[in-house]
Amino acid sequence: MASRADSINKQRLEKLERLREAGCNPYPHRYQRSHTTEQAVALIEEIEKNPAEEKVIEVRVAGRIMSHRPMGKVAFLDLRDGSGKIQLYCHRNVLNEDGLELLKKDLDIGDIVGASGRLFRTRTGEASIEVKELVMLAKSLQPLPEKWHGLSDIDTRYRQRYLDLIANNEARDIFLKRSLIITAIRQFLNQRGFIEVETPVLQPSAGGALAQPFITHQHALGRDLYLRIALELYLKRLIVGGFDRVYELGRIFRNEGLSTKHNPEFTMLESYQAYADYNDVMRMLEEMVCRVSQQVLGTDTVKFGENDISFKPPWQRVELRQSIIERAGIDFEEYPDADSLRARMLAMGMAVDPEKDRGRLIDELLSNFVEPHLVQPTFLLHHPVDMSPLAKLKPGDEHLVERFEAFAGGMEIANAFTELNDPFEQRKRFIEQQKGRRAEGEIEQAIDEDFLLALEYGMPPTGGLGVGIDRLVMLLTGQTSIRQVILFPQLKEKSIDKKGAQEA
RNA sequence: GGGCCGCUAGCUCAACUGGCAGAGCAGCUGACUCUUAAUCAGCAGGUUACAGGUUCGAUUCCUGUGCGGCUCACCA
Repeated sequence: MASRADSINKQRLEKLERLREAGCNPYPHRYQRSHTTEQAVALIEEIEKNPAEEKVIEVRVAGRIMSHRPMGKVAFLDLRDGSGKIQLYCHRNVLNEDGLELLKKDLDIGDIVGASGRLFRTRTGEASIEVKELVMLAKSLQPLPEKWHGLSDIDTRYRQRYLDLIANNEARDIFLKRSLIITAIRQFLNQRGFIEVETPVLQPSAGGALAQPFITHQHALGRDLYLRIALELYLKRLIVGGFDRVYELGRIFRNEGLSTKHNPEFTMLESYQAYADYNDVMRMLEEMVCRVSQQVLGTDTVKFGENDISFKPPWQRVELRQSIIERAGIDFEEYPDADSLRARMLAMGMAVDPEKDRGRLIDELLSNFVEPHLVQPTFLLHHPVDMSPLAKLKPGDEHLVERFEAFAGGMEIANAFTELNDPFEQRKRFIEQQKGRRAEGEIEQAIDEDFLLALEYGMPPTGGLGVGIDRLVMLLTGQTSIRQVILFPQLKEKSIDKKGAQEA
């Protein structure tokens, strides 16, 4: 407790006290504004277009003081709200007494204030308000980051994201775009007759993907539950239920490593479309990403690192097998089991985990040799069935499935397949998968019998899709770390906090 | 979890080979009637992440810890 108050600048506390003593509430309940700063600036432009009309227009705006330039009898303040900013021109002869008092003694950069007065433009052309009344709406007790360089300490930017948003316009822009991207995706899918649904986050068994889940406990029923690692199995139940086109945009949780491309919780889009297959889904995805990019950025070409990436369809389509042959020099068809493939990889000098099954070995080849080269949007097609327990076999091929993964900027951004809807085949695949997990010493997941029961009622032929939204946002905003597109990325607890907790 | 790098005032950064810890912004006092990174004069602000060690002397060298970044491992 004491440490918290100690961190507040003494002078700011004095100002707070002085305001209270003068009968001014430093945290009043409300302030009625007439315009946002953006609207106010637009209004000035309008007045200028119609010089014949009324010239004196008064507005009430509110926001955070971002800079303060006192000049004798005059002072200039920059006021920012969520829409933009406007300059406040405070003249001793115009501003009322309370406002003058506040401006002179107790106003700090960072304070939230309300201001009212006449709109005008200064000699230098800056859109401004000649302030008559200036009131404190929320006293700021902590100094803002440096006005010119902003906040660059990455740790602080993540831990105190609000400061990042105040100080760095680029950060603000990323999250505005993130919001627009998600809105655009919803629009795209809604227009195509998809309905948005919500399925359980807490699940009795974490299915639909192969990843370590987070475990939690439900006291009321005395059972362990898992945070979902995918949306898949519940969405397919809805296809069984007769919703022919469904999607969910939701948070999923994977208890795995962190990296610039992985956060333990991240946002996934999954969609399922009855009477469609992976080819239909492929066309939909490339069109969706291109459309979203155009809608949000006004272009279908983005700069990512050193490269310009074009989302214009059609994206390149490459056989997964062929891509690994080209990049790694290995044809996995020649190695029908994990042991022989592992031996081949060891012979190449790769450090190979002896626990990995064939599917995971192939995935390792893919991510090490192929993925980094997939800068332009590319579909890799037809994965081995070993690594695709929920996908339908490719007709005429016992080993491959109708599946694609989409890559761009050297990252996997989507995964899709023609969904397996044969309940017997699905049960067989689950059992295989369980064996693999047991061999790798992972948390064993019960087979989702309820899902298999649903399939037994009959699921129509269906094309399913999963898109990593955070990675898509990375691509569209040119960010190379996933933490830069997640508002509050997961971080370790600061040792200072631990100390503080112990003292308290 | 491994490797490499970083941590100095509220913020952005300096400090040579180990020798008095410094600047800009923010803050405070004052000047200034159209500034916009306002300007000018002055003041204050530090457990150099933390704990040890070497040394006459450590921000600097060594060891450990914490946190972060990058990277490898892990990750359908």
